[in-house]
Amino acid sequence: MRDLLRGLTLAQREAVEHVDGPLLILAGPGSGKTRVVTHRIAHLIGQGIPPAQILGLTFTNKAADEMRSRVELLAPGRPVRLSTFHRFCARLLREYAPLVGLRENYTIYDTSDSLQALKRTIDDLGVDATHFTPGQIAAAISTAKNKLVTADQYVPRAGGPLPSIVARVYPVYQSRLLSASAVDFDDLLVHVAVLLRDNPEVRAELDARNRYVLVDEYQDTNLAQYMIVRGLSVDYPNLAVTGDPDQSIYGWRGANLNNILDFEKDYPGVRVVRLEQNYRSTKRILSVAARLIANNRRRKAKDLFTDNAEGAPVRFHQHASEKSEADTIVAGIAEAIRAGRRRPRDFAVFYRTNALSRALEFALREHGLPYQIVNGVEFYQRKEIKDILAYLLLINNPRDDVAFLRVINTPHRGIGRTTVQRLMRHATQYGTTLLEAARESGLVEDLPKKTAVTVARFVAMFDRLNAVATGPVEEILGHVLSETKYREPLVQSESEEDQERLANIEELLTAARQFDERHAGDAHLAEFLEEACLVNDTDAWDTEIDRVTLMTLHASKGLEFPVVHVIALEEGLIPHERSRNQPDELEEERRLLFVGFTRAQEELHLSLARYREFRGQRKMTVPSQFLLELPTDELETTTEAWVEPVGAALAESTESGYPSAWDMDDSAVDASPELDADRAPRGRRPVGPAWQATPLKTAAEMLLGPATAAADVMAEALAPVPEISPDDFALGMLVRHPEYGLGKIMALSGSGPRRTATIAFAAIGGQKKFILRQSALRPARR
DNA sequence: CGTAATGAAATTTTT
DNA sequence: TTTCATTACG
Repeated sequence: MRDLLRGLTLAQREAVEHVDGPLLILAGPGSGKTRVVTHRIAHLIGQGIPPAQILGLTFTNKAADEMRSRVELLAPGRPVRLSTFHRFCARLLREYAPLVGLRENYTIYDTSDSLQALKRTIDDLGVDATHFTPGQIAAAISTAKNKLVTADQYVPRAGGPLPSIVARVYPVYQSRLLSASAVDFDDLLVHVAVLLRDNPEVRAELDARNRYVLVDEYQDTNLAQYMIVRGLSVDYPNLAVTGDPDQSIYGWRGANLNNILDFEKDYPGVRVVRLEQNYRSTKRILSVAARLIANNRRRKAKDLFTDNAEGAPVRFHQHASEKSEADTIVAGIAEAIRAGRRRPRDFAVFYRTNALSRALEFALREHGLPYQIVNGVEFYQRKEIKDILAYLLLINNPRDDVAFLRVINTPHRGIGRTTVQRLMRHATQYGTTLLEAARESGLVEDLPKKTAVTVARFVAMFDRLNAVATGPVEEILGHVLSETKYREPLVQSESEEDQERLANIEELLTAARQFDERHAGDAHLAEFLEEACLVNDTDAWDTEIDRVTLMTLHASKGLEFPVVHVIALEEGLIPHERSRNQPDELEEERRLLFVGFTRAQEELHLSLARYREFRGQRKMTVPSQFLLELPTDELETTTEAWVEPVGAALAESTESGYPSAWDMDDSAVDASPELDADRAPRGRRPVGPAWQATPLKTAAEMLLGPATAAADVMAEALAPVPEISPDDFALGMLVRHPEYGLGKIMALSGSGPRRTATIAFAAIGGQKKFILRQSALRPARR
């Protein structure tokens, strides 16, 4: 007990010792929030509260797992329930499925599954959706669900044709989900919120069962989550939420900042604890971050402070191009590592959109630095995994039409589009599921005998699977693989991609085995599937790996790094052009940057490029308006000599319409200088007098500014370091890898960006596969 | 029925 | 530039 409080500040202690009644912990970045929450749980247990009455809700599995293990250290052997909102709801729904019109073996559709289902509804309804993508309609439905607007309540407000389309599609989509006994991610929350709202006795029971509820990242809750939490805290309002309005960056996913801003109104008598001391960053980093966020209106003002060192100044670099931006950053990283000051894992580079990682990847590879990008293709999203899981899903829930459609012709068994369409028509006509329709293939209209037999054969195969679908999940998976012969074409194939697939399937089998071991004896297929659907790959992101980390600003939340680079601080990127109009969205962009800044422990570097290649087009950029909000006297600015615009302004290039902060330093905005004389006058750019007035003789003539720096820029432009292309590799070639050393190419497959190689390495005495474009492999020169 | 070719669109994405 | 989805062919 005494131990629990040791080393805590007064504020932290106040939060930890709070037992009954509502509690709001406003936790600034790096304020030891997780520590406080876990200590508080341990304290509650210490006060004699049964762990079973304590429920902790997070947004990510990672956060839940981390808390779980930390609570385990503080209160060994007293497990409390810590899970994500979605998983908690999934469990609850299993228990109360009939109350919301589901079966207990219901299926959870992931985003792509629900999009499939939505597309089918759109097709079936014959809605003219030429002006909207299914994705847009899906987003609109999702938004409605996040606001707890159910299908029957949805009324198209004035405001364009999209709402009226949604009004037609949403109810049908929803009833389709229901008849397939399926839910999408949003439904998990909506169903539970509705369940609590419409069933007072159930609500009361759950309220009593979950007497102490803790919610992490409360600023990111949407209305559905808010209602769930509310429903669980009526009779026992021992609700503790932690959050930081300044770190709310998921408004676009329905998060409602008012949930935290109005918490004190919602729960009278709340105790508010502010954790404002930061243990993560230097004074300078914190002060820059604080200055930035002070520009937001919708927030709870707070005073961030730290006892940490003053630290190095925050640096701001202006680069000529995205390439030199990347090169400079990577060179700096490489140098610090070479000098032994840092390790690769000390560095992180954040950007607004994924596309911005490209130049960095190139530079990192050029320098031979190991890196990892957070956000690869998620394991459970891979085709082969989804294919095989679909069999399990269909076994678990035979009404799952999405699973059926995935499975019916995978692997190819000659059941094509038209056949499937006929089955669908039949199913709609007779109000049955697709599997039932397939079962009656002989009766399906227009279905040739031969095809009907093929379909019947599929159903027979499925029934055989179904019959043996008891026992360990790994075993079931084994049956699926042998019955479907899924692996056969892959084994035959030489392609590296297919080999990769085989490896992934093995991984799935391993995951199944581990699941079986964890649930010795009572392993349930449904639970395995739930886990598979609600798991995300970023959960597996490993901080221990010694690599430079690249990720979006969003992905950086909750993490910290000694050295942080935030790149591309340009108008249109951050703030993103899509959020330019709404003031609320602008504030969210500012928060996003704030989150990025406050990840840094020792060094923070900001940068932009004056010219950036965007979707194949070279464009002049405008510095982010957020830069103007930073304390210039605290920043250390370096400006790379850039290529000064040639000739007079060409109106077209100012089309971006952004207020140009460059204008403040006199230079006229101009067309991007093309260093390749051949290319310059082409494209959509009008060949105006400016171009004729300055004939493009040599690149040197286009360069102004300090001679030496200009020369560098020129050198860069004229003699780009030769890239290693995937096509530079040949069979039998000797190559070098920074980690594995010298190796020989044993096999090659694929082409272009997908070209992969199998390399035998002498040093490790084994073979490894690489996607060449992403690998650090280089031809070894003797 | 399956594949290759063309064309439009392209934030962020805890589950 | 890249990625997808739809369409046109074999």
